[in-house]
Amino acid sequence: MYRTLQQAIQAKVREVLLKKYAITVERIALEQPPSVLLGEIALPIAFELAKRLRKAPRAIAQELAPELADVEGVAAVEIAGAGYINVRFDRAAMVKRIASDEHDDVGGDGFRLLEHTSINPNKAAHIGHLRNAVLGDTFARLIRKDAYKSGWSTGVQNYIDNTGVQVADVVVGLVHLQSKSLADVHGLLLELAASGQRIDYYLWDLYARVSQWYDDDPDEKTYRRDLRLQALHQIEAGGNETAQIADLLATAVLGRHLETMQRLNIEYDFLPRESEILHLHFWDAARTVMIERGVLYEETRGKNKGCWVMRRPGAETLAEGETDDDAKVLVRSNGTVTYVGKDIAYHLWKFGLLPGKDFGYRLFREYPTHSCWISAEEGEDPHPSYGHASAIYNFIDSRQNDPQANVVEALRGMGYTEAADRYTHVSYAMVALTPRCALDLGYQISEEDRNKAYLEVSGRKGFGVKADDLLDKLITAAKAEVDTRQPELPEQERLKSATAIAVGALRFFMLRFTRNTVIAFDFRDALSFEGETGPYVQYAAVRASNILRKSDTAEVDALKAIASLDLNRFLNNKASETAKQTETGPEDALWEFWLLASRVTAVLDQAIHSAEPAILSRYAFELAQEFSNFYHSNHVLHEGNAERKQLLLATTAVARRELTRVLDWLGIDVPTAM
RNA sequence: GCGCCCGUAGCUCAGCUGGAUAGAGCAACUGGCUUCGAACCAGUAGGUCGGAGGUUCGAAUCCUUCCGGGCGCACCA
Repeated sequence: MYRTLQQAIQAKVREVLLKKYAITVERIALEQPPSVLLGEIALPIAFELAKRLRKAPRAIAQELAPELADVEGVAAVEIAGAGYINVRFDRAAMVKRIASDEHDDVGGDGFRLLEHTSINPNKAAHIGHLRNAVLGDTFARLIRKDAYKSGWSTGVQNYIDNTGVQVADVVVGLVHLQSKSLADVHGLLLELAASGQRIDYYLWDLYARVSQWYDDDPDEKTYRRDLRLQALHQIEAGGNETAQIADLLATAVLGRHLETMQRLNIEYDFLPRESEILHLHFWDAARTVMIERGVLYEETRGKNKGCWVMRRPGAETLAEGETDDDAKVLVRSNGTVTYVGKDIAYHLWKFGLLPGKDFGYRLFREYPTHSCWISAEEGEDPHPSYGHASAIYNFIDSRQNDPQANVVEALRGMGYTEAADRYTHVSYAMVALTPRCALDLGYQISEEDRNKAYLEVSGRKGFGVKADDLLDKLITAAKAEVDTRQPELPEQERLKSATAIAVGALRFFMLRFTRNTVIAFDFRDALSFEGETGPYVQYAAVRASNILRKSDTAEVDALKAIASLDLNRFLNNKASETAKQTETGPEDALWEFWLLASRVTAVLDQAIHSAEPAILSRYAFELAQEFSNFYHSNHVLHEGNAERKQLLLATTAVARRELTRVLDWLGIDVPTAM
């Protein structure tokens, strides 16, 4: 609703500037005044125009202000300070419009393809992967269609590098360290399943062991590295026992990753795998296009002689006969394709720019409300298709900035500028461990590391906190709280609440930091349920529900009830007219809460445009904080004035509505009791 | 060496396209449960926004430079 007014005012200002001064202004900045006593929207436009119009800011403001008064919902416009134009809303009218959930739509045309999670399927997911998945999943919730918005048509995929060196490493571990055959690996999987153990945990340790084993004997180093390379080649080629072992493991681990993510309310639509990119020859098609379009060329001289290369972004133009030794190699001199080469082919497919190529699709997993497909050489029919995106969002950590830039550069070089512009690398900083946390977990760390602010998590070293372990720990902690607070609830209900609280705490923790802040992970902060946390927000929503329940009023009815009331005296609506007041009273506080609640669409819009879910999590916290304040200073059920009581109930209802809505976008459920 | 990111209260972080008195949480201190549940609320204390220049009516925000920290810069994947 706030956004509706913002846009109406911007449109009006634009119209008036054109009419009065015959000028246009790119962007009309709007602010929120420091206090509601000054109004709801402030325009600093007069300062900006002062030089251009050769007039004093205040004089310009005086000419513009009267013109804005007839925008619907505006009660008064006045000039403050040296030339601010402050707009005051008709509080009573606005509250009614907010109650009826009037708002601008958010959404648009075109198919948006998101990619997140993408964990190498050779070990358990850790907290670094969680940040990725939670960011990606939350963004998907922000942009897809739901009861509140039209959104965009959206697909979520999780790319699986099932033929990479990481998978080769665990295969080497099983085959060469443990002398296991394909049949033995089958047996191992059954054994683990029977004893309730997790294959991803098993491989977590094995992966760390193999990584160390490669280098721990100088005489064997070359031989062992060679085993790894052989395994990698066999896996890439397919159709042999090594590849079958790899596939068995990767699929089993993938299944575990999906289970872990589902615990956090994270689901996928499609799982494209590198094996299909190789076997369906995506690269061949991409190579043809890239050569045709002059992006890919064979280097005949210099250090990259015999390779097929492309220029890097920002590379300077070459003089006649000059060689670019800094060019990015896409095909090695031995004819094999590099990672970036495959990635370019894959991204051409995403945009539907790879002629005649698509994955085969097989059903992989059923979620309660939709299905998840996986790539296959030969698919089933009918099936969905996820290429042909008009915009893509890749959730990949900031260490991949350069490779990602190469892919965009390739698209641009091929002349696909629109695709390049609609390619968003949503980059974020890593999750690291504080040295104290590492010590608590029993890791040995050097004196030097002990003094660092944080230590990088590493799957290869087996250094990190596993996602499931953290979630288990959170559930245990939440359960203990629920058990003491809600002893009368049945065990199953308590566990359900505890789970919702744990997920809320974890998702909120991953979302409260802006993307380029390194999260220095610490159990004390992550396990906290107080202050700026998910449970705090959930608690506010639960309290709102309880108040409505005790008053025997449904949310919708509470909101409908105020439609016919005269709200002026309860909202200090006279403040809409004058600037006489110097101190805020309880009526202003009430209005302030409604105003905050009315900003959802504006906040959502901002979070989408900057691909920054932290904006929304912060807003959720603010809402919860203001509502907590509200129910402490207003005893809703004991309110003596019947009409004011209805307004207080409506306030509670709007709090519940918005908190639930925003928490849902954050992927967090509201427990029935906590 | 080159590129990207970060430096804001004791600690962890917000601060949207430059705008009115720089905000939260945690920790500390004070007060509040016979009240719609205290996973809460109110209050106190705490900051030369890394340093120095510059642009601007106006800078935590933009530019330059320096200092400190992190991450990337393979025919690895």
